[in-house]
Amino acid sequence: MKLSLRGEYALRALLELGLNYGEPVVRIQTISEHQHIPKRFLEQILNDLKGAGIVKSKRGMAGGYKLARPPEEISLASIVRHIEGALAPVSCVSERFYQKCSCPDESRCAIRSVMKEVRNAVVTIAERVTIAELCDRSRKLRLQPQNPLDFVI
Amino acid sequence: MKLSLRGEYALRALLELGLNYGEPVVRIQTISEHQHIPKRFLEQILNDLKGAGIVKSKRGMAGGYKLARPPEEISLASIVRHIEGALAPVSCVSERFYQKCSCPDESRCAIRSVMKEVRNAVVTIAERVTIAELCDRSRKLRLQPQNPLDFVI
DNA sequence: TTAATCTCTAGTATGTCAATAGAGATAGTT
DNA sequence: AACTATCTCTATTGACATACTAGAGATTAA
Repeated sequence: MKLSLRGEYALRALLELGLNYGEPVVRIQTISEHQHIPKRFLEQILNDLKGAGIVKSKRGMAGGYKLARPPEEISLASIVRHIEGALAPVSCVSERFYQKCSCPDESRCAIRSVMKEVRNAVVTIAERVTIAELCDRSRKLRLQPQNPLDFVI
Repeated sequence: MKLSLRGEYALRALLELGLNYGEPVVRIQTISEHQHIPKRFLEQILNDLKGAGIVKSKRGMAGGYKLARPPEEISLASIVRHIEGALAPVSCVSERFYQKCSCPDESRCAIRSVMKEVRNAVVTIAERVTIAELCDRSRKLRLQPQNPLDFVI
């Protein structure tokens, strides 16, 4: 798994929508400001997530975005898979984005066997963590003191 | 971690050099044929790995490449870091390729905390697995019967 | 001297990334 | 009905990366 800025922005926006779950909608403008994401770019991303059925939108004056499902039901894996594609480090070990590679014998490829381990490790985490979990963590982190290292010059 | 073709080729070539550790050298031509890697492209990659001190070369008639160090001392992590850069899914959780991200408060970012877990999982595997380990696996896999699923149409 | 190798630099076609831009559709408010 | 703040859709752009390809040169065993 490797996130592009697009993917990072998507996660940050969805976390914000998660923290506001229950509200009618959140405006793009608001997310853009809170998260320092270019507004026009964020429009595209949210529209894309809508196509994936992850968020819903409301148009017009009191418009905005909200999660299409409860935060507990949206996994990190499903988000990243939609934005970035495979979670696996190479496509020959991906379940949903499988592509044959050029190695002489895939079924006996030692590299592939290691890559499978990497894939499994990543998928395990990404499937388990949901938007709800992110919100929990976010609320807990907010209460904690700032890391003292951050004040060192 | 996400491998480009370049990275995949590098690993396949190094595995081949590992399996021939002890031989004087292996020719690019040979690796290129065994592994189905475009020869001119492979030249670049091996030359690059030489710059990183991972392989050594010999020029001229009986020339070719060999590992610069014993296979046990070359980790997958060091190879991938040289070819692809960070193992981490986002650069704000990378140890060696750290870059600040645009989120409002990095030290309390919930996404970052999950990404750290992903990074640690990947790094643990990539640091532990060496070329020697790849060679072991390769030899073992060679003895095993082919996966029956591979014969299904 | 020859020929098979590695070396180095450069070029190129294609695609991806991270935006930016403009015009349009929608729906509350007045 | 007009206004206006929102989302929607398509297109474009510049920079960069990827995956090669090409040519000329250096090295060395035979």
